[in-house]
Amino acid sequence: MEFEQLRLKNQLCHRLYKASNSVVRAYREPLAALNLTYPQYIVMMALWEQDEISIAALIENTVIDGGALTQILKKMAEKQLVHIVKQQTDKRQKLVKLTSQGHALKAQASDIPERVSCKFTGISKDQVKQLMQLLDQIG
Amino acid sequence: MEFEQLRLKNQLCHRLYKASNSVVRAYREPLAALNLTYPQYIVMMALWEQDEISIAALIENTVIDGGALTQILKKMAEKQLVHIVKQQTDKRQKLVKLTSQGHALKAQASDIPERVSCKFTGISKDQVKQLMQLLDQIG
DNA sequence: TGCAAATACTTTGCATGCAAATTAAAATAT
DNA sequence: ATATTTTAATTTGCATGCAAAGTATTTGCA
Repeated sequence: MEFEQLRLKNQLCHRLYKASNSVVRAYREPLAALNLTYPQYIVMMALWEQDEISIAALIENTVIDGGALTQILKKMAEKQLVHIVKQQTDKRQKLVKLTSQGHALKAQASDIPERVSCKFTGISKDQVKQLMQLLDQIG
Repeated sequence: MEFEQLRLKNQLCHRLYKASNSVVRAYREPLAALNLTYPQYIVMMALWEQDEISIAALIENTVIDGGALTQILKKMAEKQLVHIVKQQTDKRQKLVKLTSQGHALKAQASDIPERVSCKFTGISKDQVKQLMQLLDQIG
């Protein structure tokens, strides 16, 4: 029984697991300075792009699990980064809106992508572009 | 203020986040049939390749967090997949050994890689190979 | 030899990821 | 018009990922 297909070094999934954890870890320090966790940062990026959107839209854009997002937004609201308000036209929906503090954080976060990418010297800009295209195919 | 670098579509991290979660999700169903979670499966693959290794070695090979691994191994021991025994030569160390059931599971898992890869039709074998090389550069 | 420093793990606390059950409100069908 | 179904979120339970603190052991060094 060889089962070459079960060797760790042949698993795409394990590489993704490692790379994803590694990159999130790289964000931890710069994000901690802004009192943000990684998923919270993802939500902030989504809101900086498009503010006052429904939770469903946020789920769509961030691909964060709905149940998890509820908790994440609760904490973000406690930190005064966002307001959550009931939609009047459809009371099932809620709108997520950045507070002024939430907006202001954008400028402070602006150098984070560069600071993080500096930690990954083993890969060129072109290769990152290539990598992103391939990852999009997995979606 | 544009901050093009903060747009979600320009983030490698978000693609990794999405791809990694997506792939792990794809394993959920086939692994549930074996009563394994994804990290437990990673540990099993590591042990199928090299049995009777220390926890430190397992951490090295799987890149799973030590604290998490302790819990994972505890559950795997409860399921009779592994035995954890103290090393006599160095009592700080513990050896992880597959049980016969743990060994037997390998054959049942042998078709999982193929079944999972079938779910990802948007990417070719060559592209997967390319992707794995690029991911290794992030490590 | 004796003790500080390094190792190998475990434990704890917090923040998700995810499936499944639940709740509230709106859309549909009969 | 009312019951059924669908939709939008929340809640719950389980399993990590990770930092930080804690526990044994073993090493290394004065």
